[in-house]
Order: sequence, then C-alpha cells, then structure tokens
Amino acid sequence: MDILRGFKDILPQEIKRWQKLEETARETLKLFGYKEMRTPLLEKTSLFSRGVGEATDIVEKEMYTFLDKGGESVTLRPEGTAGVVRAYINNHLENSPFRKFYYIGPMFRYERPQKGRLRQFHQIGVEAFGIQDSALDAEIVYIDKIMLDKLGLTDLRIEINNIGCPDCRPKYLKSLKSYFEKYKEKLCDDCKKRLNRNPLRILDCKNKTCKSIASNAPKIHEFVCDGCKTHYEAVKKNLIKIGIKFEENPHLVRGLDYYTKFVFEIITDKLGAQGTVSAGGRYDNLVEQLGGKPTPGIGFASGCERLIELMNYNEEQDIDYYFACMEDYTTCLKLAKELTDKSNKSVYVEYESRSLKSMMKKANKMNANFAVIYGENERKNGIVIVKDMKKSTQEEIKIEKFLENEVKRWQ
RNA sequence: GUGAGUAUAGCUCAGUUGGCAGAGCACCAGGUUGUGGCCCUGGGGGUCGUGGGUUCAAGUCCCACUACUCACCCCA
Repeated sequence: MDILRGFKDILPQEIKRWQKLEETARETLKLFGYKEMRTPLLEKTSLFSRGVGEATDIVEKEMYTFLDKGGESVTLRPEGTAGVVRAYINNHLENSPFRKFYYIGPMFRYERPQKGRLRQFHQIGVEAFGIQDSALDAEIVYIDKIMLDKLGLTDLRIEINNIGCPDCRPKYLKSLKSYFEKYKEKLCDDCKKRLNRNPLRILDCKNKTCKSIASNAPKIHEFVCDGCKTHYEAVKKNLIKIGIKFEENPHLVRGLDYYTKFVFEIITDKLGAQGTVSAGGRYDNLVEQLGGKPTPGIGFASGCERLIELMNYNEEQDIDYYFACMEDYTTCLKLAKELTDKSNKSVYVEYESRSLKSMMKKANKMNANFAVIYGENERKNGIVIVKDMKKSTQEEIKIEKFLENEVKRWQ
C-alpha cells in the first residue's frame, strides 16, 4: 500500500521542527493580538470559485473537488483566506473587538509535486479585517518577517508591488495586452496563451526573448488610480520607518484574483524553483464579494514545508528514565508512573524481554539520562539500580526510597 | 498537463566488455554468563520497480508500463 502522490508522512524525527515552527508562529502572533481560528478543510466549491477566482489555475485545474453523498459539490481547501472570510461573515466577527486572525493547517492542491511543492501542504496564514490604513500593511509584513527571523532563517528578501484595484487594473491590462500584441509572433508559446488569459504573467516569463520584450512593457505605476498609488506609497514609507528592507518588483504578480493594491513576497534562493516562503497582500473587495459588508482585508500565508526545510535542526531524543526491566514489568510500570506523577520527567518502560546489554544499548540510543535496572537480583533484595548514563556511575537504591530520591534530584 | 533524469538490502549507493548480487550505515547476536558509547567477530535480511523481448546466460542490452525526483506551468 503506497501513500498518495504528493502526500507525505511527517515522522517523529522531523516533528520537533514542526512544533518549533508552530510555537514560534503562535508566540509571535499573540504578541500582536492575532487570534487563532480553525475553519473546515472541506467547503462548498463555490466559496473558492467565487473567492479565489474562476479563471485562476487553482480553481481551473488544481482543486480536489467531488460530489458528497447529498450531491453537493465540495472542495478540499486550496488556500486559507476564503474560509476565514466566510467564517468572518457567517459569525458576524465585524462586531468582535479582535478582527485579526491566524490559522495553521493543511491545504490541498492537485499539482505535480516537486521540490517545495506537495499536494497536501501546510500553511500558517494571517488575516486582518476592517482597516484601510497603510500602517496595517506594514504590520503584516513586519510580523511575517520577524517570525522568520525568530525561526533563524537568513538570506531572505522581501519583494513588494502595487497591483492596483478593479478600477485601475483593467486599464493596465488592456494597455499591456495591446503592447504585447505587437510582438505576438516573437513570444514563446506559453506567453501566446497568457496574452489572452493573463497578460500580467508575461512579465514573469523566464524566456529570454519574452524578458527583453517585457522590459519595455508599460509599467503599472503609470496606470494605477490615485487611491492605489497613495496607499502603496504610504506602505513603502511605513516599511522604511519601521526598518523593513524591501525591493520593488514591478513584475511581481499574485496568482489569486482577490489581491488589490499592495502585495509582497518573502523569497529565498535556497529552495530551488519554489523559493517563495511567504506571500500575501491586500484584498479589499473579497469580503463584499463573498456576501459580507464592504470590508477591507489583508493577510499573508507561509508555506510550512518550505520553512521547515530552511530551519537548521538538531533533533535530540529526550527520555529522562529508561526502565530496563528483566521481569515483573508491573513493578517497573508502577515506579515509572509514580515518577511521572511526582516529577514530570519522561520515562520509557521496556516490556520486551531482552538482554540487559541490549537494553543498555537502547537506553544509550534514546539518549536517556538515567537507566533504572530491575531484575531478579534487585527484586530479591528489594532495590533498584539507578545508572547515570552521562557520568557512567550507578547506585543501588531501596525500592521504597527510589521515588523520593529521584524527585529530590531535580529540585 | 509537458520535458528530463532515476529505480539494486531498512537507509545511502557500488556493480567493468552480459558470466554465482556487493559495500558502508542501521538492525540482531557474540567477544564481556547482568551494564551503553570505542573496538573486534559473526548473523539476518534482495521477486535487482513491473511486464515482455534478445541471448547458452540479463542487475547490465532492447521495448512497454509504473513510481519517484527535478524542472516547466503555477504557487506557500
């Protein structure tokens, strides 16, 4: 029985990094008053087609969509924002004093897996509602950046761009299209298709010819409306003020339709082709689009697997007491149980009949601090042997004294 | 969906012009009859991805399929 393509088991040897990642995210977000939210993995398909955008790749070809037993079309969430917005509207959270949220959990996209890309992957996502001011944009970038700093990630760059709003972007797209139309014959096959579907994407093409044509293409800054322009300029000033370094990338495009005005990505070049570690931006029309009152929003999402790959790790095993029992497992269990009760130390009780030597080997591999030896001799004499694995010393303790002794040791 | 590469022990990988399937690590046991790490000795483990073909003989050559990896596309 094989695991599905693009799905992955996360094993104990890797789990410490996951826990550290989640812990760091929760701590950081708590500092800024963000509250955790958990929304369903499964939603109505229409939430995503309306939220993410009918014409996006995600909706067109990457969703895990099926009919449930009631005949309703449902979809495993391909991203987190749509679900949070739905929950925000459904639960009337506009009346809550807290309108800043985060989530951590799996997302699903039916894509061909490669380095840094899986069909089930995890995101830490952050969403904030109801604030139009550009200071919030800066806060969002700051939180993202500081979280990555706390994880010990280096060599990251932040790229930002202004992608306009539904008022001004169409004008830009139109001009872009007519510009590329002139060079249509020279563009690569992919870009010929993009010309009608999404001319913004041509700006991002890696083909040399397309690149040089794109370098002279009209710039969005010449087309954005006053509102978008003012906002974007203000975000830049705010970022500078709070000491966030960034680069402007006029070719930065987001793949989801709901983004407006300010967008950003945090990128590494250590991950191969999928170097975007975090990305986000403003979505001032999404709440309304999904049936809520007009409410501005902004957020970002980080790819957990990508972050984890960048985290340097020293995963140590951590067992405090390895109980090497040769008989009477129940007595060992009782000792171990009492020890955890009174001391909070971790124990591992060996119930498998093995040689003492093999048990000591195992204790060593588990990096146990102490081995408690209990066999025939100990039982007869009413003692246990407590061996300090680090110092290689051991002593015999009366079994009634064991608990008291060990509790004292850690005080 | 497209392209390229890879597939041999639990893991990482050798395997020459086609000629008895190997190493390191891991695991188990012994050396030390009840004591880990270092060392020494031994052991268990393989439909050589699957199916066909060529050949006296295929891990090796040919074909098909499948899986994985990377890249495109796209994205966290």
